[in-house]
Amino acid sequence: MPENQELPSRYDVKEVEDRIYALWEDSGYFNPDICVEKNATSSEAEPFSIVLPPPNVTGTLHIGHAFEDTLQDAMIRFERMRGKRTLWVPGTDHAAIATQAKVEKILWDTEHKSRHDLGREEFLRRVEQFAKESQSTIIRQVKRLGTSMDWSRECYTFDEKRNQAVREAFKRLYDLGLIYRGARIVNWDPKLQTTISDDEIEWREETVPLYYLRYGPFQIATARPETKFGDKYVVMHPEDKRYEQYKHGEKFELEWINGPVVATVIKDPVVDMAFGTGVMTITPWHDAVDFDLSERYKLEKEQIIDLQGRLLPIAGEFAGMKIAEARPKIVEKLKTKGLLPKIEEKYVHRIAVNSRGGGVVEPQILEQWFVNVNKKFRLEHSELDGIASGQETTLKEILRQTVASDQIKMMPERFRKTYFHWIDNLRDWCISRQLWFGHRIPVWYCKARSEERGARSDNPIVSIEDVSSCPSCGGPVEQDPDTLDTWFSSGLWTFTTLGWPFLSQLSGPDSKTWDLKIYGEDIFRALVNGTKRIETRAGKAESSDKYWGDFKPGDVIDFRLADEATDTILSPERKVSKVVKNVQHFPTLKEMFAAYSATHDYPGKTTEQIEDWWRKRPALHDRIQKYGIWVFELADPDLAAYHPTSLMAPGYELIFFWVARMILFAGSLLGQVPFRTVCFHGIVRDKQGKKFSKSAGNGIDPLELSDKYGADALRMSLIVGAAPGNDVKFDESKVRGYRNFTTKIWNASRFVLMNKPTRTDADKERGLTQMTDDWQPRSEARQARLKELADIRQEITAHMEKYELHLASEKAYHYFWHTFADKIIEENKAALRGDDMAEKIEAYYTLETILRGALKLLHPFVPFITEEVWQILARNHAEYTRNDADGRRPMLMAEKW
RNA sequence: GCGCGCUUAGCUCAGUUGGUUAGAGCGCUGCUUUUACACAGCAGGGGUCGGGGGUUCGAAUCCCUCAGCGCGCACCA
Repeated sequence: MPENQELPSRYDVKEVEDRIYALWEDSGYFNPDICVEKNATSSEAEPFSIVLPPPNVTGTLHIGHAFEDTLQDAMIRFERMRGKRTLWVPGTDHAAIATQAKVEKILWDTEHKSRHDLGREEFLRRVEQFAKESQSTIIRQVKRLGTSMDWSRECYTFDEKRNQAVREAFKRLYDLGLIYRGARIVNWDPKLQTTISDDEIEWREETVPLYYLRYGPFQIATARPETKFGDKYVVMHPEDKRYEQYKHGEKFELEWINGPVVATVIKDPVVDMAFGTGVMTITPWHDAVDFDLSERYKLEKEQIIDLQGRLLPIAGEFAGMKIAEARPKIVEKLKTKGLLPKIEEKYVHRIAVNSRGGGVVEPQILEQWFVNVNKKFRLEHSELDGIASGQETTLKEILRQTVASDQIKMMPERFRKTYFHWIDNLRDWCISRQLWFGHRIPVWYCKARSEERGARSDNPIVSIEDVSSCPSCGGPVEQDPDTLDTWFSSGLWTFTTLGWPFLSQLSGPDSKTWDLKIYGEDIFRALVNGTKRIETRAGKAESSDKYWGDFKPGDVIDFRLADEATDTILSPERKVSKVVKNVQHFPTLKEMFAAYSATHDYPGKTTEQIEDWWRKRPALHDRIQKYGIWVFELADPDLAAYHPTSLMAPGYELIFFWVARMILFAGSLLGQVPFRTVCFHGIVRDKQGKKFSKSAGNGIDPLELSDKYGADALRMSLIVGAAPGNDVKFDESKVRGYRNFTTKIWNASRFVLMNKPTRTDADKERGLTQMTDDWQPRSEARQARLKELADIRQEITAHMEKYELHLASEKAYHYFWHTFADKIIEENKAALRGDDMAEKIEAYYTLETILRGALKLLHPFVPFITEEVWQILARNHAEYTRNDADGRRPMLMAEKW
């Protein structure tokens, strides 16, 4: 076999990238457990984890995803190479409302049917089918970019485990009093027939006439006369001199649209004295501000518009009409009645539109489920800075404190301000949706009781498990028909992907529960010995190791009896893996006592002492009587190891949807932050600065670009110069530019390889043999070049640590092209062509050493080509090549940075 | 209305805590087809860093102010 193997002169992007990705997947290195197994990562290594903000199953991969994935992949690859235990969890999002709307549209377009024509069950089957197809497309696309996600841990926001988690979360928050059912004003979309959250509203400006109506002695302004039928409160500022003579609570009669009404004067500072006449009437049923006001003064509320957007009987002759139809007619009537003294034609008004492709939002008072963001509750376990375990807090406080304390770092920092401002304006979050597709609300109602009271809102049965009959009367029940806001499950994403709750994994009749029994024994023994320490046991190593993650046989762990509902077990790193659920029947303490006191020795204790110990703990007796079983809900080892995650990298438009909700749930349910750093990226825009979208027709397919120029080139073009949080203008010429760069990498590497000197036996005898890892050139100039590489590595490392990928990538780029290729190669050409074998070898080794170093620095950004070159180097240069345990060559992706 | 961001080479954008001749990609000009690479090399042109004021030995960078553009939030009926 020849000592040199040249690289082919042409770099076949598609062939190489597909082959290399398969090689990576095959190696298992995407999975940190396998990295540890194969010795690429130390089992003691610090973890670094990212949970992918999952793409919607509604669509295909777009350039924004490519951007986001590239940033994360670069970080993951960097940290993996640095030796961290690196986990990147992939997944997809069911995106309830968006997906349902999409499938409904397809259904209408292709079969001219509505979802009601199919029925709930069949419709949901169609949605799932659509989601599944879309999912596999997205995954294929994501892989094409070279993302090093651990596919063995792939999740879906609507799979069974996530459903378990959603139920669990709902129940726990309900039990804490943080979820309640109530009649409050919500955003109702008459088109999609569902509520939506405040954050899903898109405001559109409209120029409409502003009508001044005569309301008794006052003039009031409105852009929506159709809502005014029921107005019986007239509000003004308490300090408004113009209306001094009117007193709060004063009543008077006036002629109104459909006849005389009695109005009451309300004085409140919400009124802007400078606007219009400084007087307004209110419509509490269809306006959030008016609703708040009427709550404050306990005013009557009346519905004017129904859920289909039609006027109700209160509108008299206009009843049954749609708003658009009724408005001109109402205006006409007002005119003829002389109640319309003035019209201001050009008034800029903003209407609320459902941003998920819905209709014009009409606020309505409806009975819905809400998350109370202001209610105080006890946070049992807290790892949050500034909130102690057992302390009272609120969800808002958790949202604020975790970021204010810098426990969560935001990049760029300016988003903190946006975030805090959002918190200040945050109202209770309506989480129920009248959609079919989504996590079903885990609440049941007793049918008999509902009928008796004419409403099902009272006495909800909130349960993690399905409920088949009423626990009190045994009669039939019905499940709440609503589904949960998709952002509810999103908020649980960071930790449910890592294995919360453990409960669902324990219920099966398999060996997992056996471990617990063993631990129960140990716990018992510890209790008897009056210690909090438990030594885990050998003999159950395989399985206990698996489910306890950090715990190894012989590890000492802390155990604490907290209260009847919670026992806590701390791992050696003091990560909590805790808690309690009725899962597995345990022998009672008493039985254990009987069974084990005879056979096990409790050092330093006699049987009498143990019996005495037992007698002295009546509380424990109670507890055993009461429960009779011992149950542990254990944290998944992934959760203990990888949560809080290290980094979250969403687009800044998701700050409220993903980021805030994740903080809220991880804080309240785990007492942890969901991530340590959130690094926002901008939106990828086209040359004109427009967002890429299918409807705008400027769509650009990242896969097409990858096929044409290589995923490496695409990645590079997205990452260089894209400062965190800033939008990127993107066009193909940029990709072409970085394709040229990959060609440069290829050619420079080729040059190095084709100049490997062929040593004769005589050369070897003269000591001109093989280089080693600590090889150093004698030439000072070459030593300086190696030093320079080390310096660059340090600079790039520093940038990466600060998530300044745009700077790191540019530096690596510049170094490779303009230092290595342009200068260093040129400097060494003469030596390579000369006759001095020693000089030749030194020149070559210098180049190869620097090439290897540079490939490492580039690998996070252009993983394919660097890996390909590395593989060829390894194939030909045995002196550098170590093999894995299984005899395979190591990969650049798992090399030491 | 409140808040945030942007304004740097013809175009798109970097510029980390203020510190030597302000950088990159694309584009432009000239030369070069020299056995890694024309998807290239070498050489070059091009910026009073939006305007004005201030702090400083020193400002693209910090402060004030003005202008243009963009975005987020908000209870102006």
